[in-house]
Amino acid sequence: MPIEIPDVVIDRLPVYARALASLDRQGRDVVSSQELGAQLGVTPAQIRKDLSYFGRFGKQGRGYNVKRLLEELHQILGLDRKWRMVVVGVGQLGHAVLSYGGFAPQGFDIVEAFDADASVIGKQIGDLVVKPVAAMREALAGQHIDIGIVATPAAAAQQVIDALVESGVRAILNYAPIAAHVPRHVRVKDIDPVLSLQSMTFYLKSDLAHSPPK
Amino acid sequence: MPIEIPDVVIDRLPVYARALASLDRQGRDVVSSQELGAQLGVTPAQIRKDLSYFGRFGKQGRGYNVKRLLEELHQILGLDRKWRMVVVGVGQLGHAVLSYGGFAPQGFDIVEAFDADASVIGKQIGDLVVKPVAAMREALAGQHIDIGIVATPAAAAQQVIDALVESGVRAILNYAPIAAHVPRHVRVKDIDPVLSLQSMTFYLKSDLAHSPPK
DNA sequence: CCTCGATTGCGCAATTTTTCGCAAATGTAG
DNA sequence: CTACATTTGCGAAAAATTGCGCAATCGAGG
Repeated sequence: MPIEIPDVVIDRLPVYARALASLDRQGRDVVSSQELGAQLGVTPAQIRKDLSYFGRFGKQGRGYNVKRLLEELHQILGLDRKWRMVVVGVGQLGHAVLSYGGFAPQGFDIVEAFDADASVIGKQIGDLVVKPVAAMREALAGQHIDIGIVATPAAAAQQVIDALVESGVRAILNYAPIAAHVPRHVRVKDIDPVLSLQSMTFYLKSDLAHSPPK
Repeated sequence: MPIEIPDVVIDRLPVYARALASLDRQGRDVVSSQELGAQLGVTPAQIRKDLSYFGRFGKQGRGYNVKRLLEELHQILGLDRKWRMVVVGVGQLGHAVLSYGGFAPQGFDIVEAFDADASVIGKQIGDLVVKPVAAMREALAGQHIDIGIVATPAAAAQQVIDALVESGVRAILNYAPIAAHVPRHVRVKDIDPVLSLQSMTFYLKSDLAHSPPK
């Protein structure tokens, strides 16, 4: 009965939400799928179809009320509450993740940090103290953690992911360059700039060099 | 005549290449689409179909020669040569990008870094000195840059991207939370952990809390 | 109250992507 | 040399996703 909503649709909703938030800050009250689409580089039809999975939010002849739609999307995506995350791996990358200011304002709170290396264990970063990854199970036993961020070397990543899953984490943001194995009830999103670069080079390579933009 | 190759296929090739590189390091000589698929979580049929866009690399009854296929993929993707990149924006994030050790070994060299902030201009990072973004056009005028990495605040990003494009860059790795506007001959890949998190929460939200893994 | 330009929601068609199924080929073992 | 267990490559079917077309609706302006 509750028709299946495609993953691709879910992936686009946060993009819409971000654009709407920006419009809202600019004081815009309404926006059409046409205009939103032009701004985001997607077709108006796609936006309307995507939204139609969840309800009827627009008004014919007018478009969408920015505040209203933004709120709906937040609710749909579960962005109307806080999410608790832990970071595993506090090297260069993990450090950057921990100091990144973009998570907290969106309701994503990092509440623990773990590492295997004695030289960073005990170190204070922001208001967290890095704990030994060996003691992760115990440290997480009492609390509810929604999301695990994996920023370890590739060799350690699968092991860490297994431990996170056993600790009840149901979503993983994986910065390690591996294809993670997880049970079906766990979501994984990979962040891998190298893969992104490596697919773009395919197109660069085949472009005839230096052709001036038309 | 040269049938169009879907973007999704190109996006998967680097994943295959990485898995093959790993198998090669482990000393494996051949691998079947079955095994490779199991390792990566994709169907064997998909791997075979993807590869079939580019040629016939396997042997019936045996599978694929690991070294051979890896080399072919490198050639297809243009990974058999160096790519020159610049970083714009040397804040927390840009700094992490500059110090990240994962680009160079794959042939992605960062050859310039720019920022708008006087407090970082002139600073030395690795063997680069941060130059003023205002002088980017001149600095890039002589050289050929393949890829621009944008790690500026959102407000500056589009402007920076325009400048990169005018300087001849044909691919952009965009860390800024905006939907970039570029001419059709320019490729963009976005890296945005917040969007990834925001789509995962949709599934977390609707999961009934604490259901034990089956 | 009527007309008009704009815009949604949605059924349906078109397109894209994935999966299936199997003939042909390969290597091994007897 | 034959039988057999594998596994590829690829055409064709199936599934997923996107885009089209248009009736219904809305608000503005007479």
